[in-house]
Amino acid sequence: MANPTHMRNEAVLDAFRSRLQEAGLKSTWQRDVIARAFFQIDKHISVDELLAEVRKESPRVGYATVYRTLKLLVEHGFANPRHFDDGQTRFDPQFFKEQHDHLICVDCRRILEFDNEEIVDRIHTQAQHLGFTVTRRSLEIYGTCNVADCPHRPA
Amino acid sequence: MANPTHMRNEAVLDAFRSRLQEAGLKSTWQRDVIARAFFQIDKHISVDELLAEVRKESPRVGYATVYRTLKLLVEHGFANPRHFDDGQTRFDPQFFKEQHDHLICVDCRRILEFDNEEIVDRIHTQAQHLGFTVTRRSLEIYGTCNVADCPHRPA
DNA sequence: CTTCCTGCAAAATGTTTGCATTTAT
DNA sequence: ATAAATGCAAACATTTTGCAGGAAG
Repeated sequence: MANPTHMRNEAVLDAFRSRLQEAGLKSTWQRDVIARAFFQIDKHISVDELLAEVRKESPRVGYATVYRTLKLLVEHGFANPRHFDDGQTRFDPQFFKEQHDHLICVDCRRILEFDNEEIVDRIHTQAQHLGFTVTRRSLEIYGTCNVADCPHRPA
Repeated sequence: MANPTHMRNEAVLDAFRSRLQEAGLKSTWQRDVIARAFFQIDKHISVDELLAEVRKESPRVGYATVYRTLKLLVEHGFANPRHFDDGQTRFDPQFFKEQHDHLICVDCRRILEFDNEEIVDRIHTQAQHLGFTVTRRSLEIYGTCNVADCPHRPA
């Protein structure tokens, strides 16, 4: 499977391993399995979902390890935590530089992703204006769809 | 205390009560006390903090009532839930139309508020472009301060 | 061989729910 | 009179932690 996506994933994985070494932390097969599964999925994933994914291949991995590894990934900039007001924290991978934002339908809870350079630029400008350097952002727009295909649209 | 802030607060309170009546729900002194305290404080408040505030005046209010009332306030557009990645949900009042966003220092967890019309406009444009009408937004910028007064700045 | 990591279970935290009683309409 | 809201405690869901054994550097 030497497709581009796979190569990108291995590249971030390498970057993650390097980062661990830099920080005096250890590379373990668990961290590898978890991080690989995480980058593979490439969508807002909950801890439960990630654990399930990981256990398909390695049933002996404990959920505390998944929590701890996700925390590591977040701390080192490889994952972003998200809150979509449904009670659980979700995470998505942060590939080099790439970031996106979300629009959530309050009726059907469908989640759309978007990428708006203008907004991002202005966010950075605003932060700079307040004397800050942005490390990450969390932008969620909640709304109702105007088109007629929202399954949970009230009458 | 017939100052402008107080008048504004009583006005939203009235609006809230009307909304309850419209929805066939009841006005209780507990809801009044909780909502009044909530609008009074006017900052990202956690459930615990609000409960403490409420109990200064009315020690017999249960925390389930605070949760339920906050939920009501959110559902009817009088409060916005916020997640600053510190484990608890915070809420701030939504006075007529006014909304703001946040910048959080990842070092010292200081929270700055800002209001950037350009960003807000573009958020609405983006949502419209995807066929949505915005009901609310959640924008948090995480960053590190460039000035030297951040108490938790690492060396 | 030392330090860090894992896995499990227990604990802590934050939020929701069931139910008997009280209150608003 | 009826429907809804309260307060308490218990249930629940999610995340964190303590610790003994195991693996990595």
